[in-house]
Amino acid sequence: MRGVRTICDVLPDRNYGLEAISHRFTKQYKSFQPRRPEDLSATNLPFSRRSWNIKPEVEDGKVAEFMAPVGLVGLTDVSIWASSSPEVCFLSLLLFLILTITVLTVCIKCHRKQANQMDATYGGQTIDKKDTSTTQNSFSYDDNNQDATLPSWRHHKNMPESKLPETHVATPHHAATQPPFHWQAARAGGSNEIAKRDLTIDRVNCTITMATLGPGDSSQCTLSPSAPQNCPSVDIRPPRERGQDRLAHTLCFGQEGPSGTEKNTYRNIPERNRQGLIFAPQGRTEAGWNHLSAPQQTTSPTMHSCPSSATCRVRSPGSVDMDEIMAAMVLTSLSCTSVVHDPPHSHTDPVPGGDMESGGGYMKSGGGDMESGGGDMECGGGELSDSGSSGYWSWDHGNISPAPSPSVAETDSSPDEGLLMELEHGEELNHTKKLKGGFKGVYKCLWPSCGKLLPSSVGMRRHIRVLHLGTEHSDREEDFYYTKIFCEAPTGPSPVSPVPPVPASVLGLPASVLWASCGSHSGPDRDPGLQIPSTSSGSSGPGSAPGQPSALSQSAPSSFWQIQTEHLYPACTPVQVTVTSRSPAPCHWTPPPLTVTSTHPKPQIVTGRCRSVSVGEQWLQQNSATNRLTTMNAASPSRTHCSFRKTRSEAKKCRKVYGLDHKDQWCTACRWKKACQRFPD
DNA sequence: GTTGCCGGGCC
DNA sequence: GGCCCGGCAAC
Ligand SMILES: [Zn+2]
Repeated sequence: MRGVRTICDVLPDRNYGLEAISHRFTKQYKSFQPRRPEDLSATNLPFSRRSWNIKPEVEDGKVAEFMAPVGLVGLTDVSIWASSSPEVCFLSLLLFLILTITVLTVCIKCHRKQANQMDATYGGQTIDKKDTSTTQNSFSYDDNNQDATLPSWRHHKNMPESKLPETHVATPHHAATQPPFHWQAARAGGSNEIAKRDLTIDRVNCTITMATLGPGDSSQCTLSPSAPQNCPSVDIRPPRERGQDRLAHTLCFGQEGPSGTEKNTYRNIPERNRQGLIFAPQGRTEAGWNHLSAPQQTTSPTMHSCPSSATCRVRSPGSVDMDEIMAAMVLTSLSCTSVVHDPPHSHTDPVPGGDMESGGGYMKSGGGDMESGGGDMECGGGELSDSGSSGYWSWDHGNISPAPSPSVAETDSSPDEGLLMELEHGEELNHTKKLKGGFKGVYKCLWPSCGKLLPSSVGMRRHIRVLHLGTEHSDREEDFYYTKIFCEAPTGPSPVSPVPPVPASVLGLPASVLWASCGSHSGPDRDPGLQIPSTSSGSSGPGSAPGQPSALSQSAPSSFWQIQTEHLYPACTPVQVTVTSRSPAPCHWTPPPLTVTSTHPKPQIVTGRCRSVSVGEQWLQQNSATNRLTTMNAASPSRTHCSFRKTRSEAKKCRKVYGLDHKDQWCTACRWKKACQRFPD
């Protein structure tokens, strides 16, 4: 009241009377002392989403409280203006506005400063400064109201994530859950309220906003007892008022029940949008949002540290739009991710609903759907074996792969499955066409010592991510670790095929088995893909029984494989693997650690395996590799000869180096007339 | 013819 | 497995 006289002296009309002003001030100021515990009780809180008409009263109180230090409290009582002449009213109003703006400017500066501090502290956690600037009045109002609304971030903080509060809408349903508030009702003055509402429309709006948002919202203006000193505006209140915030917090907890039970679904956004009160809670209580945000913040850190800045949470429409845009972007991103990873049917699902946990679970489950439906063809079926005796093929090379991916019987897969999942790339679309037109494509993992084959890029990506990259996030890195392999299945005399297909009778294999690999046979239980020998999978290597030739031995007759290195692992070079028919018995393919057989006249063997000590083993290894190459390049359909003689190396061998006279100095291989081990190619 | 080495056989 | 050799193809 110290400033009342001074201010009133400025007034042109002294009819106000200091007494009246003082009286009103005293009255209002006292009435706006909800600092007593009973005033802050759950039922006495000023904000009721149930009845907005009390907001101006509260606002009135707040303004009075706010203006009390400068003695303009009396001006805030519209009843004065009602009883005065219009000029007085106008001037009073003008003066009031000026003063209010002045004070608010100071306060805004304070808030901005605070916001900057918050940004610096929390890495730019959104304190929408635009809000503070666009609605200054509301700002002051909010600033003062944070005492009364003292809400609830603690309450939310303690809430389980699944019950994180959501933006509240002042719906009758929600209001019905709120206890009646008597505090404002006792002070409500009808016309006064109306005039006040008109006078401070922004504040009213803000009041509505806040009331709409309700204490259940984590973005509600909060007063953190931990750092009340951060905002000077708090100090405007009488010192005795301070320190009760904690009590207020405690008292506010009890009424927040409904907020926690409200579903946090993205579908609610439109509803809030109609209210024009949407805002993005700092804590991203939206299901999807919170799922996306790296740290799950149930409570915004800014709200912890600055109570006044928390009032800035009430977003202006612009910021609301931004939030909406952000939400849309986030969801779009999610949707795009789903396009890549989810089966098509997941696209038809609406935006994930439910609480945050369920939202996250949805996404994860979506991945699982992708996994199962996407045709991750890795089948626990163990080692592949063609040999004509077993028609069971597996995409899994039997490598480690403790992959938890659900095994799907490859017989259940149809080309369409892969088709649907590969809509991502147009080339894959073409691939699909090719697939129907006689092309079979599989995706080969280029990760060292893997070589897994999957019929779909999606499954392959996931395979690489999970098993190799060790991450669930698709950062496209996995694209570099797999390649697509086309298998052109000759439906007739193919010019590409180096040799005409061998009749099934020759190999003693059922035609279906023979042709299974390239899909020219379109049996219902036929595997759409073809097993390419793993470049390093040792499981299907030397240990294979003669009657159970390893990977390549299952090669279909005259199938031409082209490995497209669209995503080429650095260790690999574009290769063409020509698989021709061969006699099943004599040739056993031993998968090398890293062997790429090209059509180049000089096949290059890149081996990462250390040579064994034994010379014989050396030769055996080499021999096996050679046999492998021979097998892979076997050209003769007749079983008389399946060898492949590569071009002679330019390097001198032991024979030439030491001469026949020093045959004892030759390497064992040379002495045995085998490939030289001492001077390998 | 020489060289490299695959395939096969023998022990 | 060790050893040897016939035979083929590249040179
Ligand atoms: Zn040698």
